[in-house]
Amino acid sequence: MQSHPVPARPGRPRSAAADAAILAATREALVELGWSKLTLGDVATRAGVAKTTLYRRWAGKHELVVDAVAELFDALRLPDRGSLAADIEGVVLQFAAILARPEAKSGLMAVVAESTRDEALRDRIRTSIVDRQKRLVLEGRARAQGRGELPQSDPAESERTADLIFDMVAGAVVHRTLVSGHPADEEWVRGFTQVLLLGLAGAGAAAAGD
Amino acid sequence: MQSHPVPARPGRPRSAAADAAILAATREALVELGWSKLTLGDVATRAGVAKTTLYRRWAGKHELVVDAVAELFDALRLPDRGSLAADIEGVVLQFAAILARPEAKSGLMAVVAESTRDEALRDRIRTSIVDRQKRLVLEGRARAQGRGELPQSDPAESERTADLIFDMVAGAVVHRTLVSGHPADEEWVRGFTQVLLLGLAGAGAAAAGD
DNA sequence: GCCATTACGCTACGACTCGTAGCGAAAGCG
DNA sequence: CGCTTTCGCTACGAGTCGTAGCGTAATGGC
Repeated sequence: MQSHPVPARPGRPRSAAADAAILAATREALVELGWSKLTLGDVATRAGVAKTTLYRRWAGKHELVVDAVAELFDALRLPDRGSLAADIEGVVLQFAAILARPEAKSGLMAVVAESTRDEALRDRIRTSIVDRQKRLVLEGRARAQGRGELPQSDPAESERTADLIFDMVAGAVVHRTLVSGHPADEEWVRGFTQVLLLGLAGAGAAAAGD
Repeated sequence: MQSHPVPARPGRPRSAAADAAILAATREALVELGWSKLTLGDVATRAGVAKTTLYRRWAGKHELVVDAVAELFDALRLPDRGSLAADIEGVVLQFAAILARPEAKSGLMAVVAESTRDEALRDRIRTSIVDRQKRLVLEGRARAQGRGELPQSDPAESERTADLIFDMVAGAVVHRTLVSGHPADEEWVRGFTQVLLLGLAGAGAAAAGD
């Protein structure tokens, strides 16, 4: 995350095992205590390191939790189920499964809330989580365009549409899971995917017709 | 919010002016300090009341901020612009404008994050904010069905679709504003509305054809 | 092998916030 | 006028924060 590959600086190197232990302990504490009751002292104890070690690597609670949560989303894979609808349903279900985990729920929304007043934190979230997963939208769309399920898009228009898709997918799942409080199960995902795809296909056709 | 209409109990009644002052002071503190640095002692000072007065009415930071933020969303109105697309664009733009305000951003996401571990807080959010605004979806759809812009929906299906629409609208705007960090301006809202409407119309037609 | 440099664990600390208790005074209601 | 409840104020223990200081451990350069 923030470790340089070969800094080649003198002195004792930082323990990579400590990094992993701290991040794992952070997720464990998020599950048991939630965001507001999570303290850095407690995380340090769980990880078996001193509190000062933790402060040498992360500036505070916010940055630590971003890194701890970001690792959860690296498990996302774009499945190849043969049709765009099935592919989207698959990845949305994976996303929903991750968001259903308590360490993701309580941690992610809290750092997003804090990022509204902290430019550096917002960049860290975008770099570590959002932009890294936007690949799924790009791959999925490219594959679907190859199949002819979606119209070829103007490269200039492409970027904007990808952002719109990402906002709609991530936003709807997050809102369903966290605000409405209902599970994003297969039935819901199927309905959502249908609306999204029909809308995108229609919008693409309308744009082509202009 | 939590005040009984006519409790008719003896003794000195609670000051309604204090309630209003506290909620206004809470929003002011959210703007200046954000969620994490907001303290109840500071809010009490701003409102010109004692800290103990504040604790007699709200159990803690979470409940107070929910009530303070909920008032912001009461300004939402469903415009009548003649077409469903224009109506939706209007209400989404209003929603985006409220979410762009710093007191809404930092406060809302923080209490949502906390609500993942607090059942009572989740209910309070749903009652005070979410369910109260769901009326916009219901009114808007009923009006559009009267115009013939949307197919008549099976009453059993109706509830589920309303939830889906609400999750998609609120989720996308929140994600756009808070996570992606770009404004939900007219151009974005137009594109989003187009995808949503074409998707809903298509899904309705597909359901009718089954 | 020695030394400069950095990381680590531990303890202790002041500053701050939390939420509550206790008090006397004020404001309604019958 | 009494009863009841609220209000402002002060004070308090408990808990967390982030940092400083110290001795020790682990590297790389000479």
